[in-house]
Amino acid sequence: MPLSEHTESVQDYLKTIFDIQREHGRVATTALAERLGNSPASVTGMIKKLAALNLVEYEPYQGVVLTPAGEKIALEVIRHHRLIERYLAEALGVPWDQVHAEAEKWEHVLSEDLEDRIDAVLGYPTTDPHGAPIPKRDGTLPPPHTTRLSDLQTGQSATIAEVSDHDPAMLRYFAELGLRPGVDVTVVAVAPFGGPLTVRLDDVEHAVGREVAGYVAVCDVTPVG
Amino acid sequence: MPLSEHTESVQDYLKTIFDIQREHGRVATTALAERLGNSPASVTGMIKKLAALNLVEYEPYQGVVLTPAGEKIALEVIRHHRLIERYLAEALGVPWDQVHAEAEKWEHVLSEDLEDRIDAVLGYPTTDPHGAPIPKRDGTLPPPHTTRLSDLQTGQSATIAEVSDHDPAMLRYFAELGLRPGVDVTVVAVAPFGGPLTVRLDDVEHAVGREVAGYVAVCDVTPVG
DNA sequence: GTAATGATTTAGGCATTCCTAAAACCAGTC
DNA sequence: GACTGGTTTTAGGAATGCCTAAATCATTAC
Ligand SMILES: [Mn+2]
Ligand SMILES: [Mn+2]
Ligand SMILES: [Mn+2]
Ligand SMILES: [Mn+2]
Repeated sequence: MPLSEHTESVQDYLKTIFDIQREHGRVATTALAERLGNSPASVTGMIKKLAALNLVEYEPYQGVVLTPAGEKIALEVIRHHRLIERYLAEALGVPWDQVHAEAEKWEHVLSEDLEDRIDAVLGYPTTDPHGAPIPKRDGTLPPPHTTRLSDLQTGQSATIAEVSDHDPAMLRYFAELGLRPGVDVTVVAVAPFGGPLTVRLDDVEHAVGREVAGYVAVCDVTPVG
Repeated sequence: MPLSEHTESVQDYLKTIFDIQREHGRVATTALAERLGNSPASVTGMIKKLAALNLVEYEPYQGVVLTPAGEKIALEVIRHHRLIERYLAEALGVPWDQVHAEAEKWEHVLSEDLEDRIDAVLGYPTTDPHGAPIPKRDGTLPPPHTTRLSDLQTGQSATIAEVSDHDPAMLRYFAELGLRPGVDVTVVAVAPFGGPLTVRLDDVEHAVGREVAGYVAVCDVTPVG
């Protein structure tokens, strides 16, 4: 059964459940409600529907987990979303803080045929403009990055792997700093008491808050000096 | 008020009313129902809603006409639709018998910003792949072509202006014949009793049914020999 | 162990958009 | 001027997806 057999709402629920499940395992009603901007009561209603469709396993009061069928659809929606983001940025020059909103709508109406054409035109990309991996056609997805910029210690270097794409203002801030996937970063100093990090990007130093640094995933980290 | 203030349904109703109104003036409930694939009863219900929104003028039992506000929205939706068709064909190589279905869905979720980017990338095109004019940003739209291929007499030549885009199978047939907007056509013979026309396209002669020829609009017609 | 607290579900509604069946209307015919 | 066939509207209902308020559950604090 193709994506289009399910409503936009169902698609967004499954996608969001997948996201939360990656980070926190079993997905609680409230967490899902918060992420979707719906009331917990509404989420309970939809969850029951998803369970009836065998897209999630639901234990009342215990949250949900995706079934294989549900995960397959979630990955298809995420593939649409990230391919579209990449296409908008690359082919149409849409700024990276705007691609998310556009993809959020387009992802639900993209045909499989057009998905393939976009994939081919882009040369089969593996990540979206924010560094998030694009699921392959068969539903394969590499494991998420575990290290965040805020985890690094003074003197460590790393490569920016992925930045959170949900807050356009934060993305504009990252762009100003030159903080993009693929760019090398060095931690020059870490202020105590949860204070800011001083990082070097492109030979320029910037102070960034600890919380913001938690929204940046890194890879290829050098050992502690 | 931007497009997005109205539901997909409302957008499709207005677009369809505009189309029918161009051909037949005042739009009857049944005509609208048929075009949309809804029951007449449903159409009556929606019509009342559109009237309450001041998007159509509604006279019970007498059908509807778009108000200026309704026409403005219709033209915006049609602009989206045709720009998208053109973009899909030109930038992504989607065959011309498939662009309509894809555009039908995408048209409702296209932002004004992306609309502008697509317009610019294409070099501000004036027609879609089927020859239909693309409304300008300000809502300007040239008058429809009045002469159809089936109106021509033996010996007359003309240029293909526009073909109907609602039947993918017919579009594939046109493509086979080389019958595309911009191509010159000459009527070699017209069979009597509503029979077929023999036309020359690209120096090749084809017999086409009278009805099918009615789905082809032409311009630059030569005087009768 | 009980009591408070926060999370979750249930109950009852609302808006949207569609449907079928039945009633009402309109126009052209006799 | 009544009949009649087709058109249109009204009546009543279903599915989807959301809401608030109230009840219930589970857990943590004492
Ligand atoms: Mn979405
Ligand atoms: Mn992204
Ligand atoms: Mn549409
Ligand atoms: Mn077209």
